[in-house]
Amino acid sequence: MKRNKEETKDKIIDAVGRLLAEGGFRKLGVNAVAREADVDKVLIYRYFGGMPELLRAFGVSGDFWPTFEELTGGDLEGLRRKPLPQAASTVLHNFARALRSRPLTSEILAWETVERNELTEVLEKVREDSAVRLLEELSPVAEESGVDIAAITALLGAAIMYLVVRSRHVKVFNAVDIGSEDGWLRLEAAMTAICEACIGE
Amino acid sequence: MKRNKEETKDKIIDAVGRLLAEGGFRKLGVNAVAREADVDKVLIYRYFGGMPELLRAFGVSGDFWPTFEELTGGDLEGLRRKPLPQAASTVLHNFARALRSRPLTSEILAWETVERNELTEVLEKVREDSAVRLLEELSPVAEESGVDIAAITALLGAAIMYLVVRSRHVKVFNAVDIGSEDGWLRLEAAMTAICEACIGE
DNA sequence: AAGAGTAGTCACCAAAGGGTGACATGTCAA
DNA sequence: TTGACATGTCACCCTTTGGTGACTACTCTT
Repeated sequence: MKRNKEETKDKIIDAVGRLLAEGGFRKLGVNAVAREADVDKVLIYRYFGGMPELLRAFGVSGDFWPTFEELTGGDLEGLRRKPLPQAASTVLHNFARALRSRPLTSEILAWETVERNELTEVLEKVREDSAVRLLEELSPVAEESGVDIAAITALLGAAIMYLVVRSRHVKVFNAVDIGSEDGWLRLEAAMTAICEACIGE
Repeated sequence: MKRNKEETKDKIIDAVGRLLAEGGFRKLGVNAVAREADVDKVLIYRYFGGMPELLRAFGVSGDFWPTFEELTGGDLEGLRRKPLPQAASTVLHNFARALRSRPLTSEILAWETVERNELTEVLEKVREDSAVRLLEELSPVAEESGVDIAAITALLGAAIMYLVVRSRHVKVFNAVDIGSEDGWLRLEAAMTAICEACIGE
């Protein structure tokens, strides 16, 4: 048997990702990970300390949350020049697409509603930072326009998260086909309509 | 020991509710329920068949989903007379309040995102019926007004579910305090604004 | 009052989970 | 080449879980 600590650690972390992707958190445990990684479970304790720490290591090992660039479309200046409604709407579209392209993130998001653990904490932290930065960069404008921008974007952001999570198992929600591109186009259009009608002032 | 089958069955079902309320689904199992109900677990198999069937029995034993009356405020006619935006907004407010007053439902809703089981199926069925009926009763109007009412209400409904579920563990979302009445008033106001600005035509 | 059938008890099983101590073997420096 | 240490293996432990067979004892009918 070849021996290589770092390689083994990677094998273990990869196994976490695979298990998470295919079966969610329920099947995740020391034994299962060891089996999947084809590694003795004692190594998980030796290298990481235990399951919580392994989860944390997994959490920082991948890009589970959309980057700032991804949300802004990589063009912050261009976005700033747009009227706020369009800018907001663009960010929301990007957000939805970014989440939909990250099955592992959906899984974590789902689990987050049920139980908090080291992994969900990592994700939560990254997310908060991202949200705060976005708000700061993008809406120094319009604090006193009478519309509660935070509340509106909270609603739309929450909706996106829920629908992405839900679409993993169920394909229709309130007569909208959240399992298809078409359905999401409808949702994007609705978000745009809401932004333009409500955020403008 | 007094002997009474029906009473024992009730004790078991009550235990499910208590376990669910305090610890969610993770702690739910034959052994745990038997322990909590202070009953031998073999009775669970004898009386219900097993955990899935017990969950189903639990599911039909309580009012886990807002009734039609609760959503409409008990006054369908009055609601029908209102303009659609106001009506929609009222229903959404009622929906949010109804969910928030049902901790067990939040728990089931949360679990639903992670795994489907007999309980979530029961809830899902009731919910579908409710949603369909609402749509039929309330918006025979305005099919071709250019706005995608289904998409908009899908977004707002999804947002409510997510925020209710999330507020069990985390108290702030996107700078909105979803743990307090005030926060929810802000959200309700935002929903009203959205309905009035977007559904009107 | 007696017996039948049911409600409840007890003891057990196999499987799976988390966790650990002791051993074997590969790797690398002296 | 020889050790020393780090890497990997193996064999256990205990607890919990789902699930079942066999027994006891209550209740109700006749």
